[in-house]
Amino acid sequence: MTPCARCPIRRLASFRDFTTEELAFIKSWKTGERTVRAGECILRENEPDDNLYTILSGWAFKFKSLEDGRRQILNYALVGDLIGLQGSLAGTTTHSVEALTDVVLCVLPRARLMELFGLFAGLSFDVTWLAAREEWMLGEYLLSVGQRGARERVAFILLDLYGRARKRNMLRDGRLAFPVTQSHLSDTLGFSLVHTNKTLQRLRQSGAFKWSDGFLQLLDEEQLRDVANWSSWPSALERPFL
Amino acid sequence: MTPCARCPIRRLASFRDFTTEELAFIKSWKTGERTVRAGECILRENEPDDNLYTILSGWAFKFKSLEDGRRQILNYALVGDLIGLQGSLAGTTTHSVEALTDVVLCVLPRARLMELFGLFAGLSFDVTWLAAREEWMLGEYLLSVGQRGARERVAFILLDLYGRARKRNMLRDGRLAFPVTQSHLSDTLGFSLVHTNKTLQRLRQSGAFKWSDGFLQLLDEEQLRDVANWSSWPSALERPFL
DNA sequence: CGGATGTTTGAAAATAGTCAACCGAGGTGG
DNA sequence: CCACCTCGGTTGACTATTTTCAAACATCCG
Repeated sequence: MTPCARCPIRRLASFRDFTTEELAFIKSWKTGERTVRAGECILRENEPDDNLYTILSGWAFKFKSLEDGRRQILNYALVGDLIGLQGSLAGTTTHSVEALTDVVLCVLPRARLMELFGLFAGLSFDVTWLAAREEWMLGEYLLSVGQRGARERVAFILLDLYGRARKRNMLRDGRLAFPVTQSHLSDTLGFSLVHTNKTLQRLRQSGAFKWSDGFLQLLDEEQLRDVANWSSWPSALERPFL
Repeated sequence: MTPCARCPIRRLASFRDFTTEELAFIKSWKTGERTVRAGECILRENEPDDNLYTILSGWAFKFKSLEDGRRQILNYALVGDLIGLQGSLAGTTTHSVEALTDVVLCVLPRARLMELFGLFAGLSFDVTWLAAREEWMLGEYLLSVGQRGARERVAFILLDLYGRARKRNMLRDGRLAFPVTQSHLSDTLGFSLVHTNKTLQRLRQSGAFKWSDGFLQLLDEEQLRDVANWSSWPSALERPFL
């Protein structure tokens, strides 16, 4: 188990570090690590869970389902993202989370969340910040799905995921190990699989990106931003995590 | 100006009340009230604002725009809902908010938000709760826009707004004064105005609801829930507000 | 009596979904 | 070793949904 003092997330430039006291609290809060295999659920909608999780490594995605099997992917979660806050507050889990690759999670029992609020104003603020950020991202996705056309949406999601991965140092020579399938993309964008595929093909031919063998590389982000009508996330200096 | 001690929101059964100390803080926090005319903006995307607002009366809606004018309504805000938290945390406003009717707002300068986090763990928790609830609602909307068909979406939005209004005691004989236009609905659901209208017509003929002269009445919520594939919000006992 | 809004409708055009098939890369078991 | 799966990706033809365009209509208001 990774000791908090040497938590890999703390080393990433885009994440804010803890004070000594905060680090001590987090350290005492963490009860262990949990590993989830690719394809398994980390959290299931409507099933209570007593923990919060921070992703230490791997990819996951949050989604909601309709009874008949249709599902909407709400967002993807990468290293440093917090999972399960929703459930800790709403009392019940409002969406599922599935591992896209093998995932290692830092386990934080939610019972002590209230304690954190009593002791550390800064960290409490961070938790709220994370919730607000999630809301923000959902808003961007909703804007996409509600208003953008097919090419725009596809360009948007590629830019988003690629950009977030870059902030986490996940690129090697501009190439990103990309575990997302076209089926995932279609459930994210609200398109059928076939239509997603055809849109990807046409966009690919413009030379804006390469995607094969599970690796994604954006070759012309400028062009993609034009297509998407989207100007990337503001390069928010440092973000918190737990 | 309404004194906090007699704040109308506190009298609504579905809102949790303050402790004496909390009330005193909120009272000292509130610097006044702001009235916004129907059709005016309360907050504008990317324009900073130094306040948080709680809606004391009226309807508003949050939305994001694309450069070419398309807009996506993210959610509606009613009495007791908090506006501007996003901006207070993200540093910049990530969406606009427009008044749908004349709106009266309770003004809370965001400069003191950090102070609240230091002094009142309970209220800080509430703020986070509100952010998480907003995230939750956005998730439900995203599921709708991404996966539900036209009839389903329309049924969903009617149920949602009607249900939220009921919790706030806004119904008279089952009738709700409904300031939303079909144009708003279409920007919420991601449909063109024409298509929204036609879908409404067909749904109306099933006798599930009446909507005319700015009043909405749901006659068969059971049927609408069936159509929407949606089972309403869990009747969460008491929710916080600021 | 105009304007300005908001709603309603029909018809044509564009977009997206469904069905059906095929390809290629792993993996597994006989 | 190869037959046979499964999974993810790809494609064409056809169908359905949704948008766009255009025109009315009704109400409110100055």
